[in-house]
Amino acid sequence: MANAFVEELRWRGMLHDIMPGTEEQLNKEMTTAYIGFDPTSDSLHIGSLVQIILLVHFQNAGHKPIALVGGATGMIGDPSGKSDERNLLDEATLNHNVKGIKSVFSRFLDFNSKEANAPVLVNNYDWMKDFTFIDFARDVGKRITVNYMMAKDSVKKRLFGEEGNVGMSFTEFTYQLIQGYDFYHLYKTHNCMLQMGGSDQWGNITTGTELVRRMNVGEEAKAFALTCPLITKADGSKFGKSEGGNVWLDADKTSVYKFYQFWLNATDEDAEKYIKIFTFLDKPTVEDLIENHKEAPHLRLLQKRLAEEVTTFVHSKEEFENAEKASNILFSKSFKADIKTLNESTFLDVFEGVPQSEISRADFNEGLDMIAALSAKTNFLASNGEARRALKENSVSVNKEKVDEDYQLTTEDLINDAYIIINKGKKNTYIIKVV
RNA sequence: GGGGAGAUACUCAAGCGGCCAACGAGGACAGACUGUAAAUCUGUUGUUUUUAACUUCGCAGGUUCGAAUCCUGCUCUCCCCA
Repeated sequence: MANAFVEELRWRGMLHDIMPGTEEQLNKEMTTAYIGFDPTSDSLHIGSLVQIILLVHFQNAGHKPIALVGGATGMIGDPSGKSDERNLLDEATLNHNVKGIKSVFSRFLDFNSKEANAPVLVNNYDWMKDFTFIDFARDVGKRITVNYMMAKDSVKKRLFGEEGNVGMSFTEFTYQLIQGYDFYHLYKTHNCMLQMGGSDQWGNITTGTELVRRMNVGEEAKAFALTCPLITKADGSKFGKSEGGNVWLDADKTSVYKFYQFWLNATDEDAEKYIKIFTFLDKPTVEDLIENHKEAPHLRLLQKRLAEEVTTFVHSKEEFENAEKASNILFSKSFKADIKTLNESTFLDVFEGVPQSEISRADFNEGLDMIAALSAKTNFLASNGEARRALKENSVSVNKEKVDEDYQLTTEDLINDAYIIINKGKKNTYIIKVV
């Protein structure tokens, strides 16, 4: 089974670069590999989902994955892919973030497993915190030349980039050495021979393999590298954004409904790519789906399956079902009839992820105009001006019926005698609850 | 240490005394078309009690009837020379 890993990545389009000898090593024996995650926030968004899935594939192929949280590297700032110097986070924030990220991981990897290839979770702060600068300079800095470090794209871009010389602090320059040392440390303590990551990490990873080799003078040290492509969208815009915000793996930050909608809205071209990367469906199933989708694109089978698989993987079967049900109702042509089939508790379950706001019955009975309903009383939109604009643009509906600025909400509009569904455009839904 | 350039709305980027809530581009949002797709076309994109007023162009003062535009000080960034 072990040999399946690289082959699996290959057909899924998840293989960008691989160091010679890596595949042979993986075929030979159970191997340990790690991926690092930056604690720049207290949760992870779907950009990191690729790396998580990479670890899961790795484990499924019989190998041992290590998830590394960068408590130390997070204090430095990775220059890769950044055109500006990063702002440093303070220690309290970092600790908080590390905790949040750890809890996300444990949803996907079972760190308590007793299997031989059970996943491991480490924090590089644990071994970096007592490393003095002098020791680091002697033991690590001596092994790698500045010339070598300067040759990395991430560094070159900052020093001689097209946008002029933006400059780079010594701190960020050091980053690749610290990450390289992580690799060496895991090699020593966990016999970890492979580092994986996004293709923007290739430079950092190879500094690591180089360092592992040079730190082990006189013995044959084996260190390998493997990267997957950065996820892009067909139109070139940035992957993983929705309504201006990131799509998070945490229901508190991105509701399951929105998460589900994000995948459902993928373009045909993107959906074909994503279903290979973000789901664990096997090759025949995926090919079948793509085939069927091409025959009847309007049914959106591909997007539906993609959204189902990813939502179930990241959240749960139940939460997926609720999100799907909410979507079906909100986008249904027979909205009025469908909505009535729900009793109150189902209603609340199904629409849990939809932004809601409460309003007192007294206020409601006095009459509620649309400006108040959209902004003044509910804050769905940022300002009254925005509400007025939306109404002028003919983009607001109450219970799926378009309304204009003069519309007044009455008890006629209440669903289950308590709820009103307001839409701005097709895809932004809000629920007002009258209490 | 010396010399130079610069800081404008989400981003890039004009404007250099009144016609500036600020050209333009991108992004974002919406409308039409559709398949909750793409492409295309159109509109919107500081706040408010919207034919008007108010707050905004790094920060703080000043000149002027009037400043994003002029002056002074401060903070920050980049470049070049030592």
